[in-house]
Amino acid sequence: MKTPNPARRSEQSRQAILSAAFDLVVESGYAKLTVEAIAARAGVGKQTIYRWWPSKGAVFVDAVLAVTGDEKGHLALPDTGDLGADLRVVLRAIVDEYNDPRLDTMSRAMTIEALNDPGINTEITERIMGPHLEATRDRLRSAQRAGQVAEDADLDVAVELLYGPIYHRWMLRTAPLTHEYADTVAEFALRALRAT
Amino acid sequence: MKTPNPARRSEQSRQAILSAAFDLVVESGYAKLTVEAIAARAGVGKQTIYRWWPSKGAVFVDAVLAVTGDEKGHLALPDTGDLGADLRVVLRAIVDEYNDPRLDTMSRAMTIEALNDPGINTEITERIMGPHLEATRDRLRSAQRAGQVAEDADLDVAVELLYGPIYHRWMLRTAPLTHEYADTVAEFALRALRAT
DNA sequence: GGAGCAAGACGAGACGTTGCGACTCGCGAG
DNA sequence: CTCGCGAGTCGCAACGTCTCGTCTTGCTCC
Repeated sequence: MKTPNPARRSEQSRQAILSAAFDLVVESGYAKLTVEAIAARAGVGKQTIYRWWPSKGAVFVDAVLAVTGDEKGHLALPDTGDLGADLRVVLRAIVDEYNDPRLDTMSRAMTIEALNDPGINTEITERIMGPHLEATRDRLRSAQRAGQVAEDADLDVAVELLYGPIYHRWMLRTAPLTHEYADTVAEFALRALRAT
Repeated sequence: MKTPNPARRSEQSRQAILSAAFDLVVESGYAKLTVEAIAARAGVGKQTIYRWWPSKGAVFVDAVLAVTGDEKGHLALPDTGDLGADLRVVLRAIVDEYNDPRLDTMSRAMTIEALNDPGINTEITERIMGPHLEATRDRLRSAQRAGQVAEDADLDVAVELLYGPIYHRWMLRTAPLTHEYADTVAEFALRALRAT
């Protein structure tokens, strides 16, 4: 069967598979994640995995989304009116996340998967990164209206100006990610974006 | 033997292995790179590879270094006195590199390997990225002396401000990398860095 | 100083192991 | 009675170890 009937799908098995996949990555790293291990841990036949997911990476992405992604509510950045303060809060939070070994492991695994498979790449960027980037763009647009950001500033690039440096340092491990660093990046971005 | 005698190592085999590894990645992508394929292509026994390299990734990194890395001469950025123009030239060149399918493939492969193996990560960042980042820092320091960049600007972060956004967009494929984009990033960075 | 020999790196490939992904079984729920 | 399920088997590909016989290298002994 190319198309099994989703109505008959076992929700229990689905969740067991996703949480098994997630736990295995956290415990042993993504390199050691195998379909057979997921099936064994979840108490599930391998075929049940192959029936519903096209690849190991897809299972993993869904697992991450199931844990982190209650993306129903449109997320938004804080908007106190002080753009600098708001950005510092957000960048510091991101730095903290990347410093959490669990999230670090997950993020590197996702990045690898995104690099390997363009399909998963779009999946990740759209469903995980996308909303966050969009929320940031919204906050910048608000600042633009308030006259804190130049009228003609390209907000897509502005977002990358905020997250790019942090991403860069995280990926390459060229230096530790500290709150001070987050503040410096925020400061630079503010200078680059401010009107006039 | 834990430590084979390097003096007796076959230089011919070494080069055959490296160029075989490089060619295979270019032709079929990193995912399909196998030790057996390298050995077959190079006309070499598998053991000869396992004797001298700890992993497939290490072979690959060496292969890249052998091709790109005549890093003897200390490389430097153009310094015409016009920081903005120089940065635009450099960022446009980088954008062009990432748009070359061959280099794109190689870079993604390296990134994957760096994410998987911290040892290879430092290898790559130090031997490949390092000199480039350092050259950029040098150029910015020169601009700092010329009063085009604020005295107290953190140049390590400044470098990331330049490359981070491009890296971010390249990795996530959120939008195409164009010359116009390179110019915008350079413009933002200039605004962020300039004195007063 | 040249002949002979042992060490060891080499090419080739067999071997057991692991994981993939397709497949086959009853079983049991809808 | 249909069809998704857990369980497990199968062939395949690649890994990393190993064992061959070959060839190169450097040392020894006459």
